[in-house]
Amino acid sequence: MNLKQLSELLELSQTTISRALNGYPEVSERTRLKVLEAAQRHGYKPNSNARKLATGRAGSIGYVLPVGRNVDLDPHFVEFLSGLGEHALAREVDLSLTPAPYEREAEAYHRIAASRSVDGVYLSSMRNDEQRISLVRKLGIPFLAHGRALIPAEGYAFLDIDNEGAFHDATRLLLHLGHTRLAFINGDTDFTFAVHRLNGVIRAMTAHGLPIETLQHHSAAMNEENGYRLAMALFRDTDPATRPTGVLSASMFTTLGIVRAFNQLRLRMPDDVSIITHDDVFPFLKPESFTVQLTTTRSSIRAAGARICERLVDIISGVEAGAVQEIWPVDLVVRATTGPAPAEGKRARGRAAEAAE
Amino acid sequence: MNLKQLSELLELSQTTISRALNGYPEVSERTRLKVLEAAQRHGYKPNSNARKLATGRAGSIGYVLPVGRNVDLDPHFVEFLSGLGEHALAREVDLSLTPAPYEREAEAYHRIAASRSVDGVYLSSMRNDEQRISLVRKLGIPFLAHGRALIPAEGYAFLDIDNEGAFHDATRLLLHLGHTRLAFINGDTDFTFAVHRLNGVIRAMTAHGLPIETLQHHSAAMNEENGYRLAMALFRDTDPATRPTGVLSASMFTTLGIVRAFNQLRLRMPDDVSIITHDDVFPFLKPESFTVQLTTTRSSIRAAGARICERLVDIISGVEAGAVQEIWPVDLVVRATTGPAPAEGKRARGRAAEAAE
DNA sequence: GGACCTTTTCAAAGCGCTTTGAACATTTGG
DNA sequence: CCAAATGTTCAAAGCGCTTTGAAAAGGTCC
Repeated sequence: MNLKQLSELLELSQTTISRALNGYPEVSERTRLKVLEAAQRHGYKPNSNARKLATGRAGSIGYVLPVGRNVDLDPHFVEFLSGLGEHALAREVDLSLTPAPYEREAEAYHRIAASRSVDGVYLSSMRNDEQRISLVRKLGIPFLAHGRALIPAEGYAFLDIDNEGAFHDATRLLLHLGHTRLAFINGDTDFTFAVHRLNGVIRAMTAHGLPIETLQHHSAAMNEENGYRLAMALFRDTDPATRPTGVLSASMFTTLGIVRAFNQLRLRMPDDVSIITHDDVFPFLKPESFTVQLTTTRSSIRAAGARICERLVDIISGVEAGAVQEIWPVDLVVRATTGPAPAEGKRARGRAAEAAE
Repeated sequence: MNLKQLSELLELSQTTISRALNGYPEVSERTRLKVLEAAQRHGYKPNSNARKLATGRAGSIGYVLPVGRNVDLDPHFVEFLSGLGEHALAREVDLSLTPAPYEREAEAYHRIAASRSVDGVYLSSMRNDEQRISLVRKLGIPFLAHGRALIPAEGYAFLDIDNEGAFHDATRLLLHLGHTRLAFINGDTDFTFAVHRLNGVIRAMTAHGLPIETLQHHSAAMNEENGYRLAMALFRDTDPATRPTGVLSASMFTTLGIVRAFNQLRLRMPDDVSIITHDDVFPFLKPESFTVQLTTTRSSIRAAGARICERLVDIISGVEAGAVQEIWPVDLVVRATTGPAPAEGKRARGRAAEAAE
């Protein structure tokens, strides 16, 4: 059933039917009702491709999905997607994923732009050497960034969380608790969020008069394996009098590995070591789901997804103008993995001896 | 730059250019090269909506994304998506996600069918009371199911793993190791995969002459929390002489929780309890990433995603005909969490006393 | 009742592509 | 050298919708 058939059936012009269906005012209520009822009854739905061609609007938002050997979509993405999807539903837009390997990303954006398959895109996982912003701008694709480039002055719209503030506050808490030897198991510092977090740590240490050279900083993809590996490296062979007593961790998955290392080394939280983890609020892995409940910096990545969708739709429709830069504060939620730094005396040595066996 | 402009530029008809670009034979090599070069140089890409309208093909595959309060996309989905994306790239198709709450799922498929926005869909998370197969068939949307309904005789194409065989084999291993009190922390038995798995467990027990009433079976969404909760319920207050010694777990996330419970209860793997987990091969959470490396039934959900995409594209293009039903075998990978059932004597009691303190 | 608005409907022209059927150009075979 | 066969290009007709500009219908007022 297409428009023409319906129009013949109703003995009305295609124009009138189109207008009735799309809520234009220049059609009488009586005919509108008649049309609506007939469309419903015959299950008429406009062909989306024809409509897209005629209007130039695609009714969907796009994302270039990184794929390939070295790229793993991680669970962060699925949570983000959930939020996005929820809002997309409300706004009746679809989400179109264009897979592309990292090296051919630019090509994917070119294709998107030329083919008009989506109305706008969102960018995420912003990198230090971010190319995409100027690219999509050049291509004239409306966009919204999740996260931001290192130099935020460039004047584009984004949504980000206050990574710098979050890790500043977390670090300050550790410092106030008397920790003076800190380790930071960070995400990949090719991404700006990791750089911002490091900046936050450094700012807090500097403000506290602690030389930043004392920070043990490691950068790697946020997963269990790396958490375990780096925690083992940091704690296995290290003199208990000099090893870190406070750890900052970039994600729940990283912490999963760190905790495994701690268990293996018989280090106890928070007696031997305190840890603060960033929590993106996964429904499938919660900070309460650890034997010692995790102290976290918390920000729902799902909520960010919903908001991104909302704003991107607004940007596309022109409701949101200019380069709105939205930065969400991050909660610091104190649970059980943070405590006073262990005393340097007998106790620490005792534990160390135990761990060595 | 559109086709008309390009044709004027080259002083060729739109027909010729279209054919040159789409690789039709009735165009001379010389003109084809000329056209290709000019298209490249001016960055011409056909408008995808116009092409879709003209051909009736959408160049994308669809998925109805479940959203809403009670629905969480879980990490399984993101891995599946990675695989799908990889193959989608190779075949140059996009992936279109239509969000819909569970109650309005049917409506979403109707919209997809009427609007012709995708060429085919895949269905996943098949339920016992599966409605979608007959629906999409009625609507005439080409489809491929990931998983299968309870009665597989209905004659539709699917890809599934041998859940029944996997859990049969896992159970048989436990039985051969002397375990006689088994627990199965299953996924939600509203889904068929969980039913198939339960069938596998039952078949193995029956074959071994163990009454199935002795199986402690629990069904819940596969996450850390439920794993922990159910393991605590199973093991906390139970007489060590009667509590389970062998556990089957539906996912890595479930096992994360089970292991937490075991740690808390001071139960040791495999001395006090053996456990076999289904592993979907997540790059971010591996069976080796447990203090005691997990024995697993293994099947890559990512590979399934890639294969689904491949076959769906074939189905759409007519290369794959008929109702091909593909079932993948599942590996049983023995690592360190499986061992002989503990003897009923002194040792088990000793441990129990310890756990009780 | 006719002039003048306002409301409602319509025919037709796109949107940018693919594809059909015909025309023109070039080879080939006898 | 001409007819047939083959190779190459083209004009025009869709695909199914939206939207413009004009026409028809219905009200209002003096």
